[in-house]
Amino acid sequence: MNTDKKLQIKLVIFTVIRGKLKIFLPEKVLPSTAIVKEKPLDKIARSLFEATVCIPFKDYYFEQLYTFSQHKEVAIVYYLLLPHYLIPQKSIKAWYDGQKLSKTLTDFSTIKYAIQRLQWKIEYTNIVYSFLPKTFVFSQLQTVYEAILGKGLDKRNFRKKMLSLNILKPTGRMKRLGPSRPAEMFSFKMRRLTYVEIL
Amino acid sequence: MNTDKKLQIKLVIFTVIRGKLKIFLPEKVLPSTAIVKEKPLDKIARSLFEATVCIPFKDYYFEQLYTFSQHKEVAIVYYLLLPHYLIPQKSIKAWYDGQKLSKTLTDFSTIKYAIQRLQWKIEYTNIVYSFLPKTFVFSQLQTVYEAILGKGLDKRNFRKKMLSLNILKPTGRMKRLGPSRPAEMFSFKMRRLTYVEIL
DNA sequence: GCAAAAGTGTTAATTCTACACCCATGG
DNA sequence: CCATGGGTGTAGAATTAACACTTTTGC
Repeated sequence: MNTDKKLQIKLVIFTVIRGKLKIFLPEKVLPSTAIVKEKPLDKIARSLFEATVCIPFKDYYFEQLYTFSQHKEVAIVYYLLLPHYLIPQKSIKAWYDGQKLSKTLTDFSTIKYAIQRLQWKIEYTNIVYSFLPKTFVFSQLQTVYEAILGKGLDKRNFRKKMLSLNILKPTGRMKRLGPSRPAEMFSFKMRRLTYVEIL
Repeated sequence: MNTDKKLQIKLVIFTVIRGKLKIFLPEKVLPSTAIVKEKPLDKIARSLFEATVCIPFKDYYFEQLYTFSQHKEVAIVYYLLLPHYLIPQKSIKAWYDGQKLSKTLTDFSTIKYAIQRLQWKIEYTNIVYSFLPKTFVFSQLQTVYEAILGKGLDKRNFRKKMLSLNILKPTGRMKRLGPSRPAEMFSFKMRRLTYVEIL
């Protein structure tokens, strides 16, 4: 007889759309799948991502959140960051506002914890690269931070802080978003997890 | 046929003995046990603690570290903090210096990560209460911090910082450790996880 | 010339760091 | 009176927070 618990993988998938942090909840629950022997957990998580979001996995940031155990089940939860422009239009209704989640959702506390971890992590790493295209302007970057933190930030202090972290590089190219002055485009020096340097 | 992976719990048990951070490695590996259905993971972890350290579990700080997966196994690792004065004398040889671990240990990288998590956590919580008796003097508290961080701290700055965090309360009682001036005894306001207040 | 977003500097408050001497006690 | 660890303050540096106006562009 099998004395093991039922093992599953769940995913909290984040994106930022029009200044709002969004979470992927098809059928109002986090995507999940059973764990199969012989396959590494992160491979299973990637397959689950591709199967539910319907796009190939690339270099989005991706890490284990926590392992929850209830009754006879164990759920190993990962969270993943996705840039909004890759989301298939037909799934757009499955993305829920992270700041307005109903407390009655099955995965409410898991999602809340994932948001908190994300809020911590953007303070001392470059992971927001996963929400942004290769090049972007400061207002786009700031919008991502504000969406995740759920509050507005001072434009001047934000720019100074970001530049001092030494994780961005200017591209020299300019971009216009609206009917206004063009903005300088930046990119991340690294598009993989980098911890902010402490002097 | 069973398609699940083999599930186990592991424990990284910390203590501080004579100014050194120590890890419990009987047989040079982390204590571990198979997971049994119907029992919550934290209960299993407590039983494993009691069975290997041979003392009852109390209010020591205890949290999940990470879930590692290799081959056909999944190990859910917890870490736990224990005050040195509860350690049975006969197990004393099983406690290894955290700053001098052999890189060839089976669980080396797991332990390294646990130390890092512990180092982070003492900066913004009161968890070191788990290493200390109910009342203690400042030099004891500082010794614990220094052991965990692996470096010396300035006595004056340390005291100022700790008092400003508002997690300690003076007891009014004094204590002598050596042939010197008595020291004031303090205790933690809370002996459970408390996050440091941000103003 | 107007609307819209980009870009920029200073000041005050706070926090952090480095650092050295006197105090209370027991023997 | 000596050895031992307890206890204390200050000044400079660095970091953070608050705050408003000018620039560039398209229309």
